[in-house]
Amino acid sequence: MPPSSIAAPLLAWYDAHQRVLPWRARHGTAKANPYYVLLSEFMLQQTTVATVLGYFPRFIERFPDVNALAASPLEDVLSLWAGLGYYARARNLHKAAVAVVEHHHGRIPNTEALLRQLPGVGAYTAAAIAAIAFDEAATVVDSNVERVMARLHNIDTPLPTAKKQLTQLAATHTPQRRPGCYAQALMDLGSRVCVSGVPRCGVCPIITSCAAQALGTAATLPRKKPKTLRPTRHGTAFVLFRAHDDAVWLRPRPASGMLGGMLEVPGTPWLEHDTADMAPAAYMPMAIPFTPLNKPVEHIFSHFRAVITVSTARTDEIPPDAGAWYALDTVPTLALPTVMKKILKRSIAL
DNA sequence: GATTCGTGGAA
DNA sequence: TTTCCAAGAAT
Repeated sequence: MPPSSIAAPLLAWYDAHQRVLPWRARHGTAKANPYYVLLSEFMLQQTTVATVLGYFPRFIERFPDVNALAASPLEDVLSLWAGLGYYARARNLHKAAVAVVEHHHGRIPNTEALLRQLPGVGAYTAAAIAAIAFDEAATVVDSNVERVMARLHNIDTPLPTAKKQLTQLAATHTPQRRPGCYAQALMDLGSRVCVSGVPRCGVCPIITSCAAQALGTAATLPRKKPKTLRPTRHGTAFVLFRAHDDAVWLRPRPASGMLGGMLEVPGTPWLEHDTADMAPAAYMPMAIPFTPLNKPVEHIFSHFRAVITVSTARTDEIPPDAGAWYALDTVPTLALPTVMKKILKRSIAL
């Protein structure tokens, strides 16, 4: 059976079962808004559709087009991105918008090669935007496609080693007709039918082409190299409330690196050893005592677990620290990562 | 090729 | 509870 034989049944399945999503073109001939496609693809990097659905509408309301996004301060973008994670995506999204305005007359580049040059746009995202927004016959390879190809061709090589081979296989299936719908169909299939773990082969539209199904290996594929386990880092956060109005002291993090450009509660560095007994004086030298909370805040990041001891104080003294006072009722609108919101919430629940 | 980048939901 | 995972990119 020729490779191209999966395109027709996949497209038919997609026409019948595709999800309605705010960044997608409506069923039929209407084209997707390239800016919506670009924005959604940035958000969907390593993030579920369900999560993105809570952020995308607010973004297009605040930044209706790429010009609005480019013209806005990065801080506004980070504020709307807060809680979505992987904040380099937000910084790159803003850079990409500026590049589109400055170098492409405010129009999203319409080829995979040009898209690939934008900040934050890698091989997958360039192919996805080219295919979905401009119907270029680009081959998208995300983790869904990797899984579908590994099963379709019964590829036993563990990821990420198998990535190049899976990409080559995927390219052999990409059709010239409706490549945008095909790309989304393949990813929809991976996320709803050919799911990780035990796949739903009973409702798969391309089951007759699947080598792993025939061999009974589908549930074991794709294989992956084992991951290194997550270490624990310890730190202390100092939550300062202004005595007369309960405003809280926050400071900006460095523009790059982890949580780059976001706001934070001041505190110690996060180290591999316990810092619960470290004197606040070294990091927050003030003439008032801090009250440590009983239970630390725990938070799981992508590559380590943080255990943060929280210490609070009330004062009208100006802290000897970069930063500013923020009214508590503005916290939901600030560029605060989830761990910092957790720390504040714990401090207030006294 | 290996690491660094968040978060929330499901298994 | 712990682990895995999700429309990955940059270094």
